[in-house]
Amino acid sequence: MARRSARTRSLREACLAEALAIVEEKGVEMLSLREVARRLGVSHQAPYRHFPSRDHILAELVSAAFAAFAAHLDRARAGREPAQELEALGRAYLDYAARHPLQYRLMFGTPLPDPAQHPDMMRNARHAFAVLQAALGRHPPALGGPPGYDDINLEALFVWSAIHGVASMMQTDAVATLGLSSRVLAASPAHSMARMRTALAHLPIRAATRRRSRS
Amino acid sequence: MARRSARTRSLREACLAEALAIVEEKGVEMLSLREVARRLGVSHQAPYRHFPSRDHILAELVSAAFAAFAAHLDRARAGREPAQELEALGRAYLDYAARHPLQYRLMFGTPLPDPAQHPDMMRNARHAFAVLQAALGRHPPALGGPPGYDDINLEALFVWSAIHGVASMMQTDAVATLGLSSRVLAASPAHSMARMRTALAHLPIRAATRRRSRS
DNA sequence: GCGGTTGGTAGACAATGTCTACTCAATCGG
DNA sequence: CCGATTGAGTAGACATTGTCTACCAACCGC
Repeated sequence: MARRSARTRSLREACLAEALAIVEEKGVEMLSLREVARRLGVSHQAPYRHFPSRDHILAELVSAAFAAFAAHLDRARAGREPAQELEALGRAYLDYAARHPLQYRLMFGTPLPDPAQHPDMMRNARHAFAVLQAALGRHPPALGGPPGYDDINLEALFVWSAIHGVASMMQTDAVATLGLSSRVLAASPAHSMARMRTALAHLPIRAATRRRSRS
Repeated sequence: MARRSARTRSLREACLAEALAIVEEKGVEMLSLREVARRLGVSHQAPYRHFPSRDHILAELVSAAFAAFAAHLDRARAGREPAQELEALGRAYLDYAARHPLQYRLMFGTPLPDPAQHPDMMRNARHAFAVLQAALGRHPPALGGPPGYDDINLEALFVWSAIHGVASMMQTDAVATLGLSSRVLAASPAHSMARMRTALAHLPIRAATRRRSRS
């Protein structure tokens, strides 16, 4: 009954590939182990030989997605001069989100399997963040003195949040129904990036490293 | 068999209330019409008398969530002077998202029922956006000349995206696993808002209204 | 050769959304 | 006042899903 061709390489790989395909074409919530098995021409229980539960296969998909995402960012950044690094990262981020919307939603939009039970799932999320941290550390106006860890992290969170906001907003049903002109919608990402640029260009105070910032 | 008390007011209302309760305590994906029925002590088909499908009840929840959200923003804004309006809006936004995370995810995080088939669902989303648009229109540095619709919309999208990014990021599993100090995490929203403030304080060019901005 | 492991199958179970058939009461036209 | 209609709720069924358990058939080291 089982389609042999699919098992040339271990069924495990095939399951992951097929699951990813389903996620990319129909979204996470449509991912079903039975559908995976059906597509591979194996029994509905075959995938359970390789994954203890749906969450486990999901965790691997998330992990792979973060890996691909981080690699994409890394590629975009590599070789640039510090001045253009952040710009390139931002563009690459939005580009990735726009090109793989469902994969992006998989990483940032859905309740993920408990990270505590799937320790490797987030490894490459950390890597992606590290890329951003490093780029910010090299960003000319950002710092002068010591590494100032907290400052960089605050800045990194701001940049990441803002970019994520744009990427996420553009996929939301909400914006689509606001009746905005397509001109505005198309210009919005670039505009937001411009705003972030000016925000970073005018770094006013280094709040976090000052013990008592205002009192 | 049916618990009469629940039907004092029409079962319809009761279903919506119970469904909202489920969403708020377990998340959208855990919402099941059968569970609603069970909690209300009615047969599993009773809700279908009032809602043609799960999507229809979901659409009403989304609508109600947007209404509450918009009202919250409106309340926060009311009576402020233009200079503090945006600030108050931002704070209120983040406050709402932090206090009703699952409801926030309901509005912005999940694949919603097709808006085309549930026309009223997004009405209050538009209202919330309108509040922001209006506040930006009154924001001192933002404009000088004519209404400049596109400019305001671009700015509104930027502000909304950035704030949404912060709200959404703070709920993501991703940030939790970055190993950031709780000090940074706690300071992040305020920091991001500060950055947005400087971004808006230094409005450089009005890109959208210039016919050909760069070529 | 033989016992265990490895990878796969088949059947069952409960939960869910949804369809259809039914019951029962209220209401309303005549 | 009576019978038909309709509104509201019940009950049973079906397909789909995740997951459990039992089974089977190679294969591999001893």
